[in-house]
Amino acid sequence: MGPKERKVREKEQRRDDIISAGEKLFLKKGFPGTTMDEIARECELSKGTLYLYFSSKDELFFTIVLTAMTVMYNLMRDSQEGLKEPVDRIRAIGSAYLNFYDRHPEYFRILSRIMDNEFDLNGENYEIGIRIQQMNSEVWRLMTGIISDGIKEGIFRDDTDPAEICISLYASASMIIQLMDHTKRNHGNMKKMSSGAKADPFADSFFSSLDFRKTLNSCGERIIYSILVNKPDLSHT
Amino acid sequence: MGPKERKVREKEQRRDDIISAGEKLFLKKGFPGTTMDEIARECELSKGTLYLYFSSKDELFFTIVLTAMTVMYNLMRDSQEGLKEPVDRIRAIGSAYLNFYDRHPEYFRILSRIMDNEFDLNGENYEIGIRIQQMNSEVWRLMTGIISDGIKEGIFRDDTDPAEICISLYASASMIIQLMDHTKRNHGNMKKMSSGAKADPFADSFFSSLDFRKTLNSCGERIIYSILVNKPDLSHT
DNA sequence: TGACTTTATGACCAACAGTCATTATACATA
DNA sequence: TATGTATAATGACTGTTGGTCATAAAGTCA
Repeated sequence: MGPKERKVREKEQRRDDIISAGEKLFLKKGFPGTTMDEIARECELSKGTLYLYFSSKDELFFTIVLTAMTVMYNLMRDSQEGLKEPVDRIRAIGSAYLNFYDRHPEYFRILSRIMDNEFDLNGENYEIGIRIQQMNSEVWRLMTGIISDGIKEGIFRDDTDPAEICISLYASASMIIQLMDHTKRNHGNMKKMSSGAKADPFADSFFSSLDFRKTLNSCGERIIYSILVNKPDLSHT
Repeated sequence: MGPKERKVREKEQRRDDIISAGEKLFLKKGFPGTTMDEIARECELSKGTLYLYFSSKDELFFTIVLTAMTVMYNLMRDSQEGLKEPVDRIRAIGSAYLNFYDRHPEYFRILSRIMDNEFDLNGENYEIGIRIQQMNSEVWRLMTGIISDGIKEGIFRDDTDPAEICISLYASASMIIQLMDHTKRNHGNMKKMSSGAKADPFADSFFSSLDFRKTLNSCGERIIYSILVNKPDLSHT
């Protein structure tokens, strides 16, 4: 491999260095809390160089969003390996989603956050925005595909809409895990802060005594057995 | 009423003026897209004066978040008037939520956004944060109360957890309306932009052909009839 | 009127995203 | 090796913005 290839590799290495530094800081300090100067210092490059590889702070951030979404998708896709029964496959998606939160809580958090469209994704950011949306569609395709298969096989009721069920499942799981995460972080803070007067007001104390993991499981089982499967099995507790 | 009272009223008037100006701009241009100088110009006060009434841009924004949440809560609460049957009451909550979106889409959008905890709510912002959380708890209390009543009356199954059902209902409705909103806004943009190349990448095109209002209704009915009511009525189409 | 309190102002500051003229490096050719 | 050229890196600089504060204005009371 000649010097041409080495240069390409070096450029890719630089890019990866910037992404790594950005990810480390964005995940720790959030988007507004991280400055481009800090990222430049972290990866030992000048700020100007950052802008040779990324057109804006937004674009760098969205590159990490894409990574997060890809990690989630891969966990979900891999969870299907060797499974045939639609019920098992849906359960596996749920487990993979919780697994994603347990292994990458920071990724989970930024994905919960990008629904808001506070970011301007025009011009330079267009490319990465499209890729994020494509990955997002892959996630939905994976989920709706399982439901469609189940309906075709006659295991799920044919009067259910796969999109509707998927939205309901994903939205419910997402909110339960978010509530769990907020509550957990809030309790952590309460311990740290002696006064206890500075809790995160968005950590919903209304559900603070809820067993979130049990609720998540129960919620999924209910939707599967009460709504999805053809002959509702009323005997499940 | 003496000059003391007049002064108090004038101060409240100033405060309301600032809130009105802030609301107008925040709802139109978003939080990062709005500057304190603009708000000051809009309400014909100096920037310094704004900081006599609000400790930070965040606090002013959260004041508007509280308004939005209160409007939503009031619509939900008022929808209960004259209703007795738990099933009707749950349906009314869903209708009120959709009504909230139809009448105040900008309020709906900022409420969808505050789940993210990108904001620092320490120090000065503590007071307003607490009030937002209290209002949030009121919403949950209203919803879980209906389910609990239904269970007590024997209309809903007693092996359901009110919290779990409410989270599922609210999360599902919230996501369906958000997808509808994104899709609608995106189509609006597509028309405006001749090139069509600058669509919002987070507007999920995967669901662009979905009839969101029908889905929202169907989703609620399914959860109510398949999960909640004591003897599942399988005859509903 | 004059002393004193409350309210309002906008020039100012620090922090930040993003730019660009300048410098450094790599490479090709003689 | 010397020289020209293309590419990559730099950091001082700019414009914008959230937030501050010394000063000024307005209101109040004796």
